[in-house]
Amino acid sequence: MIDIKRIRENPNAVAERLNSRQGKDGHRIAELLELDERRRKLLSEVEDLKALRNKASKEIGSLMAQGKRDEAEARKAEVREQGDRITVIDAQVKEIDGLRDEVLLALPNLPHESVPVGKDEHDNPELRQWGEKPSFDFEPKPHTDLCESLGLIDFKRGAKLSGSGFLLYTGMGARLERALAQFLLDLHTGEHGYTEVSPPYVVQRDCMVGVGQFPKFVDQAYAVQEGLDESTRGNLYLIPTAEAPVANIHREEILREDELPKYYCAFSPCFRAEAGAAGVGTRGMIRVHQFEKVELIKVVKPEHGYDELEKMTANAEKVLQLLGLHYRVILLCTGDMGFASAKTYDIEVWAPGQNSFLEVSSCSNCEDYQSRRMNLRYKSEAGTVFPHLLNGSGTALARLFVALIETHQRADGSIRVPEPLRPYMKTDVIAV
RNA sequence: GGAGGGGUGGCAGAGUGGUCGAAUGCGGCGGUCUUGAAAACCGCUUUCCGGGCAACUGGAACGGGGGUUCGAAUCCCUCCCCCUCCGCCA
Repeated sequence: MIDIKRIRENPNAVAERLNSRQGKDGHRIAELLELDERRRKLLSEVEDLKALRNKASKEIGSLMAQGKRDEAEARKAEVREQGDRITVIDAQVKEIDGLRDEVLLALPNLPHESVPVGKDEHDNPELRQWGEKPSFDFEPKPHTDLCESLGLIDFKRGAKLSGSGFLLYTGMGARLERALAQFLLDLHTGEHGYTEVSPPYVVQRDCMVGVGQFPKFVDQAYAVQEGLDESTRGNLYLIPTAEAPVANIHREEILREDELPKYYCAFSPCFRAEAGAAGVGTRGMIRVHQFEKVELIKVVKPEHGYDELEKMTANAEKVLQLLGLHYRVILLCTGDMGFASAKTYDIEVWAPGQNSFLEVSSCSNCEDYQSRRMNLRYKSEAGTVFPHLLNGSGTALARLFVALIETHQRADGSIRVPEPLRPYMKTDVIAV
């Protein structure tokens, strides 16, 4: 969340920055300032009363010790009235705290100054491309055809089992998915210095709030419940990304400065309800309710946040380079950024069968927005500091799968397995 | 799921209604001593929120929440987590 002190000090600048985002939440700043002022006024009043009460209580204590019962009783009656007022004001402060936090948690992060102001995805500048669109001397097939003919995915039965948007990988398809996961984990742990973690696939509400998924995007999550006991529903949620558990690993902790930076890398399935997205580009495996992903997470000092973002993006790009896939890197404008992010690069891979680019990675620096939400800090000479939290896909597997088979398909309908994947696939070709 | 035990500062571990934010030990930081180091000795060593330019000052926090009381780490209720034993199970 945004630091309330920052809002206090620069309300207009914050409001303006908020208004550059799609939510246009700038108008809520005035509301926040008003709550903040009321809160502080009540606080100083109630704290003065508490100071008096603390003093009186000590006096009563010593009167009792001296055996002056009557005096003590008289004093008690006096203080009791004050106590009632304290109870009332405490309740008011608590209520205002609740209102304030509600607003604060509903506000997205402020875009970094290097992020261009824009309305939507059409305003995202393209930063670079790598490689070239592959050329074919035949009509490249879409992945749906390839999956069907090579028996990689059984779309029909996937839908039979779990409904539309769920995939049943079969044979070499299942192996390719597993090979990709292992290749990515080995790359990031072996070459890029990340520590592998294998997190729970369900998390508590607090974790979802911590990364900024909740409260705003509850409708995008799958809530689980124990059997038919509805009272347990919403205690746990299926993770929409490994970011939810992994970024929260150190929530509520104070780390030592020399523990930073921390690099984590996690493979996990991701579950997304995709409410409201039905029918929009849902064919095949491009938008599904469950997909696998290798996620990268960094906890770093604020002064390194943006260097680390560049490095993380390069780590994700490396994946596509090694697999020989053409891609481009895009900088998201203010109007297209994710809720918690201050700056985001999207990496889009070319999918010849779709004749379009597919987003396979989104690398973001959330600055201290998430660390504040989860109360993650580290101790430095200067005091306790909220670190920057970064997350990036390294990468999503379903779409990588699509780009891979569409790019490396051959005229005879087979797929060439790129060199780095061969040890995992134990073959250099996927054929009928 | 059943029975019992327990959650206190970085760690260990006292404290069962009144200067307890918390004894003591370990660890850590600074100092004395020493050519240097060790040992010994002395001091310091949590976090959050207000007020103040600041020195400083007020409040809050002993797993979470609620209650009793002038006053709660201490008493009561409730939830969570951990440990031991039994049952069940991958």
